[in-house]
Order: sequence, then structure tokens, then C-alpha cells
Amino acid sequence: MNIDEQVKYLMQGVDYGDPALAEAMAAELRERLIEAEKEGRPLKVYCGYDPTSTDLHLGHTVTMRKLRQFQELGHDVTFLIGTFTSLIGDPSDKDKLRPKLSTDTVMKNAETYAQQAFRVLDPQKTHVRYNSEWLSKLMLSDLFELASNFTVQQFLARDNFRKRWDANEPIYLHEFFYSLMQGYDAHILEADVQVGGSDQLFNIMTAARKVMAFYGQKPNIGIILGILPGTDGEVRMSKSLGNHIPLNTTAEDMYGKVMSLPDKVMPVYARLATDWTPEKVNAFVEGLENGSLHPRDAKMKLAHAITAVFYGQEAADKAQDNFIVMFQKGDMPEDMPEYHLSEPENIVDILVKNNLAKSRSQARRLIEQQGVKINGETVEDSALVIDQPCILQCGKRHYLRIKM
RNA sequence: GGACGGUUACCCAAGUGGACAACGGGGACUGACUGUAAAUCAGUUGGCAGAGGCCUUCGGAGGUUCGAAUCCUUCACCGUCCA
Repeated sequence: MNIDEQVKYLMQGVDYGDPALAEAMAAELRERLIEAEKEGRPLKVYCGYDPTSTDLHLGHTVTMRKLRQFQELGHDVTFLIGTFTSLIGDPSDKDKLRPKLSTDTVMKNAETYAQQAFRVLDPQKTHVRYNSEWLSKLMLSDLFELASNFTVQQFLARDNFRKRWDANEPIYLHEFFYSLMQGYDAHILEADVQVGGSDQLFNIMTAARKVMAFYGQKPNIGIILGILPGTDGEVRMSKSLGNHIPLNTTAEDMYGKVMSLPDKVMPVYARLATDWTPEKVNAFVEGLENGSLHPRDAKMKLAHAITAVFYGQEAADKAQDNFIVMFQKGDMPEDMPEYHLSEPENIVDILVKNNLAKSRSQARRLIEQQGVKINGETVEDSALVIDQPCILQCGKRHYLRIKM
């Protein structure tokens, strides 16, 4: 790729919330690429992650994929784990205070975090660093120096602080330091480029650049990526909101979860969650817009592509077949849980015992709602006793093979 | 240290003595329809029992009352403001 192609590739999926800023960053990136090429060095790129949980989801991989692209182009990538910063809690993504974590939890999370990240990143080419390495050594005097670059107004201008301020909600002093520390990370890593989600705009574009300038460095270039919405299609993907697509799952589940996305988020997913080239993404979005691409087929393509990234082509094919059999044709899956019946048993009991219903009341309700079938026939009576082998179906997608 | 406000089901949130197992929204689940687990529409959403009854729940513990999520006491936690 020549420099202009690289810029286009690397800027795919960015969202600065301001076209002028996007252009400025693209121009700066271009310049820095030229400069690095002249000097015969790769760009130093990093993205920081706060290991607040052990479960990575698709949303986390957006920035990782961007790092991966930098790796492909031969740049120097650092996967920074915020072992120190996560003790403070980034106020960015919430309009509420984030709970502080214990060192123990953070260290444990960090391990599994990196492990999962290598499903996207090339482990051979990735430096893993922990920011407690330098942040824990900062002296109060350093902090004063850093802090003197910022005004309270700058922080209060941030939307999330502004809202809390206006609503008379508490804003703790330590929350301000998060940005300073992130800036200090960039300074220590001598970053040319910092990747992050658009919730990191302030931390990257204001804080990090100021801190670096203060230390006499060239400010890092921010690659600010759009936020991946969750399965509800509205708000950012997050485990605590329950709208996430976890990485540690099965190919079938991942495929199915992508298929359950609302149609309208397909373009964002294509841009942020696939390994498609800008050309391919554009063709996909255009196809959707002009109707030449059937929305269902489009989503299947998307689901296949995303699944394949994590589980490989073969598993993605299988997941797709499974989906077609189960949901599109409505056939029974080949594998289903089994239950051995030693004596005739009431259907409600069977549903509860096999976790198809949480309580007997709920099992009865399901039956009332015509949600339970035996060998394809709707069960009408919750007093039904099962005394022979059959296939029990509960809702659209839960099956149980009853054996004797 | 002082003044005031909050704590309700998975989440948000209404309810200030009886008709409250508790409005509404979100989520989840079921059904219809479809293009899919999208969208839309309808229904369900504490437990046990199933001729309609019983039990547990509104931060914890006591109390007042025929009767409390609602009133009182006390404890815990959270928040705002003043110092």
C-alpha cells in the first residue's frame, strides 16, 4: 500500500464527531507516515485497555482490529493494560462514577484479557505493557506538574462531567486524574499514534497531546473509532447492559447473536467489526441502500464474516448451516439435550427439571401461551403426563429429547 | 459537625394507611406475521396450588393499627447543600 492507501485504510471507521478534526488527523497521520518512512522506522502505536472484566466482547475488538491493521502495515504496536488506571476508573464511558477495582482483580483480569486479545492481534508483533510500571512511581510533585497544564473548566466542558455537574451529582477529584495518567502513558510510550473509541476523544486528543507537548514531544495522533452498538442497536455494547456479543462463546452463538441485530446497525458493524477492506464495506453499504442486497442475506454475510474472524471459515460455515436449519427452516437441530425418563412424569416437572422454565408457574404459563410442543404438536394441558420417548420443544429454539 | 433528600421487583421508576403481588417504561419470554432470533402487533413477566386460595416481597430490625410499601422509632448505606 502506498501512503495514501494506508491513510484511507487506517482511517476507516473513525468518528471524531467533527469533520474538520478528522481531516486534520488524516493529514497529520499522512505526514507522520511519510516522516517515519524517511527515517526508516515504524510508527509507535498503542491502545490502552482497562481490564475491568474478564469477558471481552465484540466492542473491545474494534480498537484491536485497528491495531492489527497497523501491525499488518509493519508498525510497532503496544497493547497497554491499564493495571493502574483501572484502579481509578475511567469516567469517560459513563455519566456515573465507576467503581474502583482491587489490584487483585485487575491483575487476574489482565491475564485473560491479553489472552483473548491475541485472537485478533499478532502475538509475535505485540508488546504488552502494564501502566502500573510507571504510574505507580509518579511522585506528587510530578502530578502537580502535570495537573498545572489543565484547567477545571476544560474538564467541566466535557459532556459527561457537565451533565453530572448540572444534575448536582458528585464528581470526584480523582476522576480528573484519569486523563492525566492516560496522557502520561502516551508520553512514556512515546506514541506516534493512539487508538481509542470516541469516548476517549478528550483523553487522547486533549489530555495526551497536552501532556506530550509539555514534555517536549510531538503530540500523538488520535485514531478515534466509532462506538459499536450492542445487540439492541441503540447503546454501546457493554456486558453490564447485557447487550454484548462475547468472544468466549460458540461459533453458533456468535453467528446467531449477529443475526439478531437490528437491520439498521449493519453498516456500523461492517465498518467496525469485520476484516473487510474499505472497498468491500462500501459495496456492502451501497447494496443495502439501493436494495440490490437483501437485508437478510446481508446480515448472514455479516454474521459469517464476524464469526470467521474468531472461529475460522469452517466453523463459520457450520454455524451458518445450523442457523438455516434451525431458524430459517424451523427444523430440529441434530444435537439436543437429552432427558431419561424412568417413570411417567408430568410435563411441568420435566420443564423445570431441565431448566426450560425457572419455576412451575412459568412452565404453566409457557404452556398456556402455546409455547410448548411435543413432536410438533402444541401441548394444551399442563397436567399432561409424559410416558413415552418424544421430542419436547420449548419456545422456538429449545429442544429436549426424552428417552426411556 | 449541621440541614435536607433517597433506598420499591432483572434495571429505571410510580405509589404516602385499605380495591397492592404493587401504575408506567426498558429488558426478557411466548404467540402472530415476516425477510431472520430484524421491524410491527398482541400477550406474559414473585412463588406454590390449580376453580380463583395460600405464602413471601417495597434497605435491616422493632412498633402503632382490624389493616402498612405507605405512619412512628432505630440501625445501615447512598446523595446534595452549608461549615
